[in-house]
Amino acid sequence: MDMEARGHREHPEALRLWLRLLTCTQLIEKQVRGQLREQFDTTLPRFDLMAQLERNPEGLKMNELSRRMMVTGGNVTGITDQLVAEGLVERMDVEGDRRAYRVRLTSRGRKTFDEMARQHEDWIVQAFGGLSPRELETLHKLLGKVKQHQIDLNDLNQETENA
Amino acid sequence: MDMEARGHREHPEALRLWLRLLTCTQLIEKQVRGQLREQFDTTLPRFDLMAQLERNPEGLKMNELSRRMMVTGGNVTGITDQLVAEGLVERMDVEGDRRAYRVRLTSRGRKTFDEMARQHEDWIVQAFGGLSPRELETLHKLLGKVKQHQIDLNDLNQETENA
DNA sequence: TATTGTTATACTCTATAACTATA
DNA sequence: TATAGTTATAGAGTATAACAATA
Repeated sequence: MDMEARGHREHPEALRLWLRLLTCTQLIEKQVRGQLREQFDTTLPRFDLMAQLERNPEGLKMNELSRRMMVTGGNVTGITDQLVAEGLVERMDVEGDRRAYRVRLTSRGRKTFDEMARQHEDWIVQAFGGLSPRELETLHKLLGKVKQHQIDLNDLNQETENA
Repeated sequence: MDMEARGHREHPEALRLWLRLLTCTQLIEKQVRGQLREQFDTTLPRFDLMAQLERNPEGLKMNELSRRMMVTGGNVTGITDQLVAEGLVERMDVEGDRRAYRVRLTSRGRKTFDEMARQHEDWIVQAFGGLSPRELETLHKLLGKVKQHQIDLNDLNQETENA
């Protein structure tokens, strides 16, 4: 249960933080994956894809999904194929570009997702039940800084690569 | 890059926090995995296993590794086999129990791990470079609460299962 | 030529369950 | 019977690269 027994040395604070971040995420993620599987016979990437579409009712192109889900294109094709086969999403033509699709939820997909999202929210609220609203807000803010810094680093690296 | 476009509804704070936590972890983890692969031709679970052993020079039994790494036993066997084949760890007999081993780093393994750990620490320090020492500490504390709450929930569930 | 999306492939990681050997 | 560890298997998840169609 304790994978924080890893780091040491000169900047132990950052390492300790990283290992704890990893542990927290893994604990919650493992629980969510299990529940999604048990209760809805689905997976986190599939739930993730549907969640992206739920926020974009007009649909998203494959490459937009790929970027938002942070996985490569081939995987999005695979997940989309599964969801299409189950009638939860559909591929719509994009007028003006016959290479591309817009993927969007079917009405059945929307209904199914709503049920899952309601449960999912309960699990998450419970997972963070140990924090006060104030602590929750602080955590969110600090992680926002981490995220932005990470994005900045990525941008820097890409500039270096393209130079 | 933005998978936070998922949650909504009644307790959006917890959901937003969860999605941000997931994003941060994935961004950093992806970077660490890539670097481990590029620079040391190894993987995160292998690094993890070696890190556990580095903290326990006298070695750990397979089931102890399994628990600490939060994966099932079969996987530990597989990863250990790889590391043994490369001469980085070794299986030592446990006196008094012929079923069990203690796995520990070889001296070559220790040397290899030290190099990796030094680099790894640099990556992590850089990843959290956007935070002040104070913010780092706050984040660590709050995540500690999340972790403990998660462990408490797990314990509760296990009691229920065994009842 | 570049872009959109698909296909094919391979590899890592994981869990489950059946198994062997020892306690 | 219970425990330590292994083996076998299956599936999720991912990246890479070659490819077809269109821009």
